[in-house]
Amino acid sequence: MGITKTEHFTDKQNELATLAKAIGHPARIAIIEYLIKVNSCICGDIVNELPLAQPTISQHLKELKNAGLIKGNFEGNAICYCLDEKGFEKIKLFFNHVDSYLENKKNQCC
Amino acid sequence: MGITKTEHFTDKQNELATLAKAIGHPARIAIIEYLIKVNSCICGDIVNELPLAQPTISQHLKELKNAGLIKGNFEGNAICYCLDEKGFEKIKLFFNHVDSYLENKKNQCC
DNA sequence: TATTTATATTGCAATATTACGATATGTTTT
DNA sequence: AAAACATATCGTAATATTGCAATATAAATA
Repeated sequence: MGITKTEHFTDKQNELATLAKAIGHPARIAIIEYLIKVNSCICGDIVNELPLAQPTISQHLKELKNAGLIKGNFEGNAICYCLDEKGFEKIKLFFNHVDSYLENKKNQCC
Repeated sequence: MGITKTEHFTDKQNELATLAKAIGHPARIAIIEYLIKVNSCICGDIVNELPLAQPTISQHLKELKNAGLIKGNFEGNAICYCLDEKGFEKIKLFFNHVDSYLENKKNQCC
């Protein structure tokens, strides 16, 4: 149905899914990588960098911001975007959990 | 258009997006967490654990498997599933990259 | 205040995802 | 071989996502 049964899962599971989903698009990966490279920039810079129209970039930025992966400050008439540690910190905890499991239990099954 | 312009992005960006997208659903987060808890199990166990129908679980397992996040071995007439380090290793590299950036550059902008 | 510059929003078309009933496939057991 | 068990696939309905043209909004500057 295209609709996810979020009510059947925990808040944490839903939050993690939202974060991962926000990262799950190549344009948004490219935006994150670009922000790491230039530290911070305005929306127009990303529009020039990526082969997507301005409204599309704006939409991707909105999703990254809603997920807590980037933040933006008004700077004159433009908005300066950069990474937001908060979102990445939350995902990091999940992957730390997975990694510590994988390091201890090596090829138990499969 | 619902269609992602993968051709405009690098293979690495597309692969990372595929991995993150596979994790980006609460049911698949729940499956990963359950596999960490029980180490390995068959599909039917997950069907009993989660409030989703068997075909839906089967579909989610397929996506996790295609992304390289889980693997399955035939064991009798059932299939034993467990986490696959390969997929997680690839995502880990990306997050390590992000984290080392975030640790060095604290609140440069925003 | 009119113009320019920068970004967001709206509306829409095309495609993707989610979910499940019904059914198919394959393996084990009787 | 038939029945039981385990999982995958098919078909379909409902909803979500992606992308962009057109347009709106908002700030800076002339």
